[in-house]
Amino acid sequence: MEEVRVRFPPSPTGYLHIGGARTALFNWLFAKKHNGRLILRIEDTDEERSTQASIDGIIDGLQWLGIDWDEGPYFQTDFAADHVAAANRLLASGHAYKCFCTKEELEKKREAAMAEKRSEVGYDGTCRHLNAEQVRAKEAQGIPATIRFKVSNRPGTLFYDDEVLGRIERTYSEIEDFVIVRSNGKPLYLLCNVVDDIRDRISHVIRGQDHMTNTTRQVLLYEALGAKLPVFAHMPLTLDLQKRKISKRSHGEVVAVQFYRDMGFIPWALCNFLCLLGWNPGTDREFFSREELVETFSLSRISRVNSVFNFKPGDAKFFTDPKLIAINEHYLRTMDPAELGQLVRRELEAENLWDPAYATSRSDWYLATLDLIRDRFHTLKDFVTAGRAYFSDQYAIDAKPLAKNVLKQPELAVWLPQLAERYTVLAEFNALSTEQACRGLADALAVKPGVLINGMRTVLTGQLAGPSMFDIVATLGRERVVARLRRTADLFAAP
RNA sequence: GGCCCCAUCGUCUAGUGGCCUAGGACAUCGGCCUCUCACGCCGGUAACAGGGGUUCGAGUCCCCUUGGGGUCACCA
Repeated sequence: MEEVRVRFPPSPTGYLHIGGARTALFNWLFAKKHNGRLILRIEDTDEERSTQASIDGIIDGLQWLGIDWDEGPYFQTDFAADHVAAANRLLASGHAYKCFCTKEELEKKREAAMAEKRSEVGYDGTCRHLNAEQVRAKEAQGIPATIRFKVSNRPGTLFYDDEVLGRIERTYSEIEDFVIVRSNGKPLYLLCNVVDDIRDRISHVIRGQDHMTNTTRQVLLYEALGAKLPVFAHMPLTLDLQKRKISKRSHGEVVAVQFYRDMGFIPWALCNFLCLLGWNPGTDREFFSREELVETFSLSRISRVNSVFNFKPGDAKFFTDPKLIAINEHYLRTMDPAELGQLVRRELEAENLWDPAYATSRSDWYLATLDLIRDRFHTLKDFVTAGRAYFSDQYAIDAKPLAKNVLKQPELAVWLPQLAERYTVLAEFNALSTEQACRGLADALAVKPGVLINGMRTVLTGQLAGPSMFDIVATLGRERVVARLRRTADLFAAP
């Protein structure tokens, strides 16, 4: 195979959403798999809607996901001269013509056609047959003109072989003469995109099925420009539960890549989830490292069916697709502790809970603690919320465990400080010795150990649930445990 | 409406004519484990859109119907 060159060409008119991220991911995977190159090209020819904030957001999002590119970012507007030159070539070779119809006239015609449910809603070809004289006359009058591509009126069909869909055919007569240059002289997407792909020597165009009608027209452009066709691969779209195309406008934050970073997702977990949306390896395998996925990926296993992003607005537990949450949890529990340590470090830093010693003298303690508590967490955020008591003495006591495990048992205000005293005199302070001391006290008081254990869990961590109690005690250390247990009475004084 | 694409559990999907009594994952339900809650493990519920063909045999091939999606801009 010749050199593989693919591209991700977002238009900077909004934030990077998961559909776009998936397209970028598939291109990245394909490039890596074939030792090819991924080109990032910002298609900013829509001056009115393109923004710098969007460009920054897209780049940040890709970087966060770990999708790196080999060339670019190129900016489409920097190549305006290429696009204009191509349009002029098309004009000169008779593949395009000037059209003097106004936008308003065309809209009126189109609306009328739509209203009457006529099939021919496309351009009617008014200016297609203007002779040189007529064109000169119109120009002399100063009437602005767009440039339209002259679609061959030969009978039959045009086709291309899609890597995922197979042969796609369309009859020439169904394709209207489309505009390639605005009346203000600025070339349009259909043309720019092809000119850039030719210049960038793109070998494979991997994009959404929403581009399929563009592709048939662009095939015409490649032909007219005398360029070799790239291989096309149209990916299925991602829809919502109502089967509608997802967009930030109608779905809000959940479809923005940024959201997942803010919610504490592991970047690769999102990638892993996204790749499973519309692609599968043909085996039962669902978790892949980067290397494994690059190795396994292939265009031919991309699904032809649109997939649904299973998100139910208003569901607190499943604030995004449950499978994505499950995949994130899986990585949270199984990933290399040191790597997890880096991710959690950022969360701790953001909360001013990071102690530089965690990277040096207390590194063992830090990683062991993460390993102890990671099992019941869902996202990276949990380390600084539910897990806050492990890193700070300023932590909230949840109302539910407070009521259930502490307030119901007023004697704990005395018992827990008593336990603290027993802990002070322990020769060895570890999970075993603290458990023995605790059960010993329970015996002496003639209460079930659970009363003491659940009470101390609440006092020590503020949480209803958590790891095995005496592992927590050992992790927190004698000083913190004793201090916290001694203050138990304070909880009863609260308003 | 025209054209194009698509159609297996709630969701993501396996399935390329016999290995399908339709498999896996998530979700859900039940059980085990247990100081809590998880994790983990075990088990259950749950799908071939409908109708015609072709064939000894169809989830798999063909046709029709239905349904869904995309697109029809001087946006990208």
